[in-house]
Amino acid sequence: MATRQAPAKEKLIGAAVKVVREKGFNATSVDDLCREAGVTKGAFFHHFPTKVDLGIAAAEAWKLHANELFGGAPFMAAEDPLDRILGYLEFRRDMLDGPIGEFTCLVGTMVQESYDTLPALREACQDSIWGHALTLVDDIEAARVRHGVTGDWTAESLALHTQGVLQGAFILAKAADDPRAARDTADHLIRYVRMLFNLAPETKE
Amino acid sequence: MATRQAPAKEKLIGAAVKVVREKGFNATSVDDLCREAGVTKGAFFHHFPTKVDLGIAAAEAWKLHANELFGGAPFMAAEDPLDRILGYLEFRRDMLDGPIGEFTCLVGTMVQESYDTLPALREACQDSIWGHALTLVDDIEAARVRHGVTGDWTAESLALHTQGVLQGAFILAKAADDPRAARDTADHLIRYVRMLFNLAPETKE
DNA sequence: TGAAACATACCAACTGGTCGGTTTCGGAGT
DNA sequence: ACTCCGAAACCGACCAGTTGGTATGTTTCA
Repeated sequence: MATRQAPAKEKLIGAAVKVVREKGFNATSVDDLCREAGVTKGAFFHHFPTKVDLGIAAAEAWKLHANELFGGAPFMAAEDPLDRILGYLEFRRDMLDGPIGEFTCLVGTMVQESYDTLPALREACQDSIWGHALTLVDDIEAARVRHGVTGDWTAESLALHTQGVLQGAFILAKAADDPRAARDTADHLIRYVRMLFNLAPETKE
Repeated sequence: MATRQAPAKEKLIGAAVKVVREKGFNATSVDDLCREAGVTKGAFFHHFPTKVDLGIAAAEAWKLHANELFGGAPFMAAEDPLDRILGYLEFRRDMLDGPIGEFTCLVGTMVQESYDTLPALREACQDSIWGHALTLVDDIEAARVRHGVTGDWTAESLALHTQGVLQGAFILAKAADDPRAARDTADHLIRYVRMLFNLAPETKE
């Protein structure tokens, strides 16, 4: 059933994810991408009509990758939806470590450069961010019911807020060339969600 | 004392602030900047050795601009430091309106593209973000004392958190090509700060 | 009058993208 | 099993436009 995917296409998408996260979309040339993927320019333009089209494909791959990574993580096995949400946020906080280019967000980077000039890429980035954020909505709703929490906010806005805070954390990490401020910001986010659900502050080990 | 500044230099900095916010640093060419500023290339390279140096100058100008704008805003006259903080955050939330290129952050945009490739620009962006964030620290400390609030967080981390959330809000606005999600995120931030200081949720009019 | 401010023509390197070609490969016919 | 075929995959030389930056001026002004 699954038609055997040509390797060059996948290698180019992988190269885009890696290099664009480091250098940004505009600063990454087609030659850079071909070199990183070990592929020629002919192969590039056989699979993608333009460089932007590779960016769009990378944004789609990024969404699939994220939903797979987090959807299959251990914390998702928790019975209480609130534990799944907090597990997700703690997982994301703990990821903020090591080389900056390895934990930051491809589509957050790309959308900064493209929102006004490359509408198709902007839309792909929105789809990627929203597509991941919305996977949290059901658990937030369920947690609200289970814990009897109301408040003047929607589950969707809280889901997007978590993504926004993480995007902001990436910027702080990039600016400082150090992930500490990013982790502090994630801690504030976790503290906020706990307070929304009337939980005591996270205990430190 | 103030040596009469040559207009070309200022015009170029102004042009950089405007165009880079729209198109990003890398996608903005020297010719773009000269055209926008109404200045020739000769003038450009007379005042700035390289394009990156203009970016750095723009980052510095941006910090001054921000601290002037917010430091002189009406909410700063409030007597209670907590009111000044909340006034600041509400002001920033209310700014999230109109064309996206007019409320987003220059240095947040630039640092995404430069953190790994242009260390001098990255540092200027950090200085700009941190330099603004730190103007909030004294009020946060004072509010903590005044309202008897402790908790497992530092004033500096909360100040940086506010900037991080705003940076994330800009990304959401750019991705959606719409500021609504950004305002929702700012509302969550305000709700968080109010909860930290044991205030009731913001009343809507 | 001398230095700083500004202008214009120019350049080598690089940009995204094209184009004519060769190689690879799954299946159809025998 | 073997050949053959057409399409898809892949190659690399090439191109016109743009890039950041330079060289050589002329103008402005204290």
